[in-house]
Amino acid sequence: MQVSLPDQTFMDAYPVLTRNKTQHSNSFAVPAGNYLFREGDPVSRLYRVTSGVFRLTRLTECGRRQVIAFAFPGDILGFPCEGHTHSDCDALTNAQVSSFSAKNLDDAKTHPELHQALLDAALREISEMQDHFMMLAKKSAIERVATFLSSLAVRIGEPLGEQTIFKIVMPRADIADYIGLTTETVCRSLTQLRKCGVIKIDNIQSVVVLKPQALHALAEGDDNKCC
Amino acid sequence: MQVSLPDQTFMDAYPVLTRNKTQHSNSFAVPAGNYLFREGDPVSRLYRVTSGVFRLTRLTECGRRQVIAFAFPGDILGFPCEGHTHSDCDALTNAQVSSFSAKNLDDAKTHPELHQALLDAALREISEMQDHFMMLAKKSAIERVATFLSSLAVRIGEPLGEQTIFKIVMPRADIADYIGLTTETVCRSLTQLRKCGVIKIDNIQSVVVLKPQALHALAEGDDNKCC
DNA sequence: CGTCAATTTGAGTCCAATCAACTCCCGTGG
DNA sequence: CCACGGGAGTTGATTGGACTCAAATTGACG
Repeated sequence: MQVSLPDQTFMDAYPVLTRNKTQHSNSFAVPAGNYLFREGDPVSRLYRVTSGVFRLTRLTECGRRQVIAFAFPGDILGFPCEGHTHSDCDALTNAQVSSFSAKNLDDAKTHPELHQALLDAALREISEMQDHFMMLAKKSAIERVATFLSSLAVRIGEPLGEQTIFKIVMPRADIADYIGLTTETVCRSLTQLRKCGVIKIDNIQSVVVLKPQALHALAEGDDNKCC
Repeated sequence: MQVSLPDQTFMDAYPVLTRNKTQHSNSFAVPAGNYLFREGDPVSRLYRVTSGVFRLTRLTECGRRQVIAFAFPGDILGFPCEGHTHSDCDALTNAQVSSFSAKNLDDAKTHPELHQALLDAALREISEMQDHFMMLAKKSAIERVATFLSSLAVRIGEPLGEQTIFKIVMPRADIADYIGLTTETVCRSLTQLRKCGVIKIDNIQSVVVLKPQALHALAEGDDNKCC
């Protein structure tokens, strides 16, 4: 959901950003479990993930939790809405971010390229969120899990011949809260995919997509394609 | 989901827009049922709804339909993602829009205020979409319908003492595809709300919210508050 | 008044949630 | 080294809420 801004775009817009530490930009570590910001915080800085994985969450008044997104290296965090963040953000793994002052964004005239880049990123994020709508509104459990794995494979997968390998660093409960299921149902769906031979799970974290085309078909709703 | 841009913002950014017809701006009617644009169209113009209601939809490869949003007067339509629209858009009622060339947006330097306004609108939309995530992922049928009615009341409701009255111009099937239910379940939930005395439905379209606080409580998940 | 589509209601089914038990994995301390 | 404990993950049995299919009703419009 958090949209990756190509390195190049950011560099173009703000060459100083990734090169050295000034009052506008610096890099720092976020240990696993630590919060980068919390819902409602005034936005004074934006962040670009350089390593590790973050989790964006919101809580309802009645205590239900929704995982909005996971953020991987390259993703931008901290987009404000009316000057404030609209979700909690904590690190799932030890992570590294570069940050820069959000004040520079107030005036489009002084940094039009950054505005353009941010607008593009926001628009792309909207488009991706619409896909997520489809999932939450219309897909079955197995389709949701297949979709999730499929997007992880695209996002962080390492090619392994025809296959793809990657690590699921987030706990099952987070996946469940992200795709609108319970942990149990996520488990069962993973098991089903495993028994179908679509994926292989070595230890809890490590996933190999054995049949990418089957996974994709399942994600798109061709239920009878397999299983 | 489509976020309203206050009149004033738009006027500031583009005084010419709402005042007369130039090559950059003009106003025209869209009869009910007509498409304003379709998914994948290259974005050459943006639109601001001045009257009527629009429907934004997407179709999956397997034919399932998702209603992304409804757009009311004041909302901006046609936000591009990488130069193209990412949904179909048609008019639910006879409608009127003002349009202007999207080319003017390519360069933030020449129209920084408009960029700022669009960025703000996009960020606000992201925030609202996150709320919709919560609904689609976590809420029960009655909560979804209550949430939908509640937001309609805020968006287009006319105060009537303590109560609120408004018209549901979209068919039940569209509501269902918007909040992730079936038409039958939407009906049943409406009936339940009616029997509880939370709302009143005169003819199919006209709704009166008799107990706004109860509706809001239901929307937020206080299921035992009523019914 | 008749037709047709949209809406509403009803009956039965199914999928995912719930509740509960069990395993696995790690880290800790005896 | 092994026993222990605890949390995360997995599996099982049951329940419940929304879907499906079907029928009845309403309402809009010629």
